[in-house]
Amino acid sequence: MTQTMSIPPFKLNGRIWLEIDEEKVLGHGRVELLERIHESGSIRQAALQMKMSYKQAWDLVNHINNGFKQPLVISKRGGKGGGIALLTPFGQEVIVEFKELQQKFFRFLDENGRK
Amino acid sequence: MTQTMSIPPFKLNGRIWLEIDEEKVLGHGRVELLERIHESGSIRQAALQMKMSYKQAWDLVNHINNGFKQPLVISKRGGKGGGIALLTPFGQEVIVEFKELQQKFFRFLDENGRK
DNA sequence: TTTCGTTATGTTTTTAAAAGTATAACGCAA
DNA sequence: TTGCGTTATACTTTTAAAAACATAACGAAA
Repeated sequence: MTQTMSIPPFKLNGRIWLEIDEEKVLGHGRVELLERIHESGSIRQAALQMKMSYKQAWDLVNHINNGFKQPLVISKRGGKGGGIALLTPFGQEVIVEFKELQQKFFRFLDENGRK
Repeated sequence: MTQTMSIPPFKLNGRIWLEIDEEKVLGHGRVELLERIHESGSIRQAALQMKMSYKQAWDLVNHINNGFKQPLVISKRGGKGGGIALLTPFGQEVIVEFKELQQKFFRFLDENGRK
């Protein structure tokens, strides 16, 4: 595809997200958090990996779960390892589909943008 | 196009913008500001229409002009009406092309999102 | 029945962004 | 040559977001 925008080294960039009731419930950062929770089985580990506080991560998870009214993450405290967190099947489904959308979006950016 | 994302009334939304040196220089809000400046010939009027302070509008214009290193807006003070602001041909070209991108992007959202 | 690492929350502090205030400079027109 | 409405810019205040801090609850395992 040819680039018409004339002068300097522009780069097209952007973001997409899902809304429920006009409110953002899932975007690129939150999906990454969910993925890391899925992989590590731990909110704390996911938070550390993303260099955010546990509190912030927990707040996000909480917000996501509330937003969807059906939880994407289930967590328990106590026991072996201190506690655990994991994605529900619904949660897994949602992130897969969101990432597909994201792939399409990246393709869109590549086709229309310029480095 | 069929919607696969299963459960609730999701809505896909997003934003695109232009970057120069990894920095956002033009997005949806700024383009609207430029359009209103173009129509009214006045930064102040454009700011009022968009319910922002003159200062904020001026700062944005300033930032845009600096980002592109070639001005999109030229302004003068004093004289009839107190002063004036207008888009350069380059500025006009840029907003036209950005709005074309935006149209494509809206089409993308419509094709992939769900109300 | 104590230790441990995590989940779960509330509270406070810090930081950054936005909004507001103030004022100078300008040049046409009366 | 004064008044007017706007551009231009600095400075202060307010607001909102993020970070930091503190602490309780939990349950497996030792």
